[in-house]
Amino acid sequence: MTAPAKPEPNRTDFAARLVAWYDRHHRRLPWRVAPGERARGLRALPYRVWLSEIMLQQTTVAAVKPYYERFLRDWPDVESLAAAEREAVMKAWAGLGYYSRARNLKKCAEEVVARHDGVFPADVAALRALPGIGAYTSAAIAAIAFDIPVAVVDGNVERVVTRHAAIEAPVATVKKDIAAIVERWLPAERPGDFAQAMMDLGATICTPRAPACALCPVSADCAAFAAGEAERYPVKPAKVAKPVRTGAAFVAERADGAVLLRKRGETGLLAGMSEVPTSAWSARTNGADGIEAAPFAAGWRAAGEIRHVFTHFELRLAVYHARFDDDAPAGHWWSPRHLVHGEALPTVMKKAIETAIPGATKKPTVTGASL
DNA sequence: TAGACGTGGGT
DNA sequence: TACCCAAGTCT
Repeated sequence: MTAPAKPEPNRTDFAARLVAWYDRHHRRLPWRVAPGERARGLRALPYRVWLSEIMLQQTTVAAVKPYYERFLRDWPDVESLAAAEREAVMKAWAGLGYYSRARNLKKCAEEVVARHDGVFPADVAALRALPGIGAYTSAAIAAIAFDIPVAVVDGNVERVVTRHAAIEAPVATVKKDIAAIVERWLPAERPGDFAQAMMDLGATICTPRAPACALCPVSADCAAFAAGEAERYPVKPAKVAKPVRTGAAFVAERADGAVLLRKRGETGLLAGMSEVPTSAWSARTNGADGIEAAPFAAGWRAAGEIRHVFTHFELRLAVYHARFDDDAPAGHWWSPRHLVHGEALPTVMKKAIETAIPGATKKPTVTGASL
């Protein structure tokens, strides 16, 4: 990018307006750090900031809340998480998506305990070296948990900055420039609250669509606002069509209602999660993916079809259902009906099971006959 | 560096 | 319905 035509606001000016706004309008969130907490150096604080930051990667606040509460309840500190069964962590993460986060979460907890004496390092580079912690998350933890003055740049901040400076270049090509601008705005006082203020501004005022510029504390020197085209930024590349893959899922049900499951591999899509048996997911939109792909002979009958959209492709699955009363084949297990809801099942697999056996993935009630 | 990697909610 | 997108990381 080129230098803005107008002089940038000095750091005191921009940060003062923003933090003053934050003091009045900040969001109340379960993991939010109150200034008093940080001042007291609460030992559990870095753990809570880290946990919430990992969960919030590419994930909405509303989706994260129940997961965050449950994790904090089951594993209140980094030692308990490091000592947890990996399978229990995967089960607790099921439904949140991007499952490599859960695997790295566990690995990171183990490393903090083994290599850092159970204490998160108050250092950007050391944080960055931990599994699952990248450029954004290392800076966010440093700023929010330790009040270290560092530029924290997430999608919200990119939007605020590209609008404020009217940056025309695609955002992917100007990451360094954006960080440099944030550095210049960074205040010496309350850098952690400044970081959270930037993100809150992006989330509540400087929104992707229909930004509330009339309420913005830094609109006075915003180039995009001055030009009346805030919504045009950040400039993004054209989208590409998602390919379609097809396959079949086989839901085997035992007489007592148990469901046959197996484990997915350790790498790739949905790695380390559980599933019902499925065919390979081909790129064809029609053809051989059908009942002939069944993993074993049984009275398979068509139960319906599901469509599930992943980040980079769309999946259409024909769902088959059968009664099957033998022992579980090698590598499979029978999950008792009342435990299915707690299995490490990704959403796409819960959809498949629900299509064959409505209600099977719901948590049973105490009055349920299945108990 | 570009592609892989999930999901649910809003419009 | 279809599309957009939400506090990114890893390879």
